[in-house]
Amino acid sequence: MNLIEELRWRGMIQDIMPGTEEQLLKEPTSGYVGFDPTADSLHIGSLVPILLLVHLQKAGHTPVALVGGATGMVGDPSGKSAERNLLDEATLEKNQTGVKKQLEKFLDFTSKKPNAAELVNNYDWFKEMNFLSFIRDIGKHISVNYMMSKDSVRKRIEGETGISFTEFTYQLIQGYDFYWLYQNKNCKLQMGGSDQWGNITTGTELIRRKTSGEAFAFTCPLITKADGGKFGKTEQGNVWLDPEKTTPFQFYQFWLNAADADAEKWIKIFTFLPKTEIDALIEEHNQDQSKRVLQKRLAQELTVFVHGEEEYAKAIETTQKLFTQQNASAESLSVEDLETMEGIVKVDYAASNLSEGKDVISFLTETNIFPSKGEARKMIQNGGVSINRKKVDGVQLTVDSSLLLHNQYLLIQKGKKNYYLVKVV
RNA sequence: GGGCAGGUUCCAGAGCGGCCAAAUGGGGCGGACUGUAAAUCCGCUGUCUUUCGACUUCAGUGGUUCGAAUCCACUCCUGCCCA
Repeated sequence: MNLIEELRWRGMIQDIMPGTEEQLLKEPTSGYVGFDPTADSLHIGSLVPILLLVHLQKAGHTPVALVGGATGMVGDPSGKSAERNLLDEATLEKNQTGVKKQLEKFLDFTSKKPNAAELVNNYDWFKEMNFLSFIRDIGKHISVNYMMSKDSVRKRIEGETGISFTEFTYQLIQGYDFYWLYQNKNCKLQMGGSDQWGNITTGTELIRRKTSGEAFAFTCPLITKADGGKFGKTEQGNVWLDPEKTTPFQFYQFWLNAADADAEKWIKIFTFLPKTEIDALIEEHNQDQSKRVLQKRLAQELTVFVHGEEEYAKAIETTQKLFTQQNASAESLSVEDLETMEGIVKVDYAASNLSEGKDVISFLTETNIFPSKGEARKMIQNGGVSINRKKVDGVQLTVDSSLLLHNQYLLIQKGKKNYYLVKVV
């Protein structure tokens, strides 16, 4: 299978410009993907574009990762129903550094190979750009009619929020990126999520009109969930690649919880496992879906890819203790078990608070496990809180030192999957 | 600059002087069932309070009224049309 054939099989190609496959077969080609520095970490939504770059590099082409220092200042209207808030420069700078650091983990920037990955920041060529030269040299080549026909723009014009000139211009900025990379880095390919198609084609159009050159592009489908929910969100919010924001355990859990209907699609997209192996896994999975063969493998591959073997092992261990041996009493967990479990929220609580006993409600709010007493009360009444794996059956419960595990710990569960370890100090 | 329509709780969207912490739907959270799924069913979804209830909220500010999300004035913001 050539690169495009493989990506097609994996379900990673949504739109593709004619001639792209031929170009990639003809010669080693540079291709780029842009990343938005809207946060100081990438989240798993960015994983697919990252993987596209990795695939590209594996096939002998040169991946270029672009951090959107300039575009981040403008705001992409694609997929947004409302105008964005602009980030200030300090935040942007911090975000760029964070994003850059993460990309370096996944792509090979250092090797002496001719196709070592490259990292660029479009702020570098935009900071010198002045408004007049931009509208003369770039704006002149693209008609407003063309820009308005883009889906992302049209929706906003037809919608009820409107669009600012700033966001309207976004596609030109991104288009110029492609043009600049084409001219300066001989970059002939752009990839991205399918929501980027409009912006990408503005780029190829600009290249064509300004240089008569030919540039190529393809996009990957946006990842969806079978239940219609937003991909990459959990109760805790976004699933980030930064272990400080989303612990490896939570990261592992996210993939493990993939629905059956999604697992088959996702394992093709998110792992590098060869077709034969994936086919075998799917077959095994279908024999007994409750074993979740696909989910486990998916979670394993990704946790190792993003966080490494060691963190994966820890995530598995915590999973075992928290879920597999769910019936084991909390008392059977050793101090070490409790202390080393990754991914559960740890809270310190002053021993003096418990000396006289404490009603559960106050206890749960004082430890910040619940933001308000009302919420804590409702959750208990719904049977959603456990202490040391025993369901709290009423709000009248008093928490005192007799409940402590190893004289020091309390294991609190909020719902089924949210664990807190309260350490009394 | 002129005219019109709007700004309601996470979102959409009702309410148009007291019965409004505000319908309904979505989302979110929890429970039952299960495979730490899906589907389904049930509960919760402003803060405080065991209950009664109290308090803060319907763009902002001021006013009318015993009483305002609802009426009036001004301000800000958005969309549409005209210039």
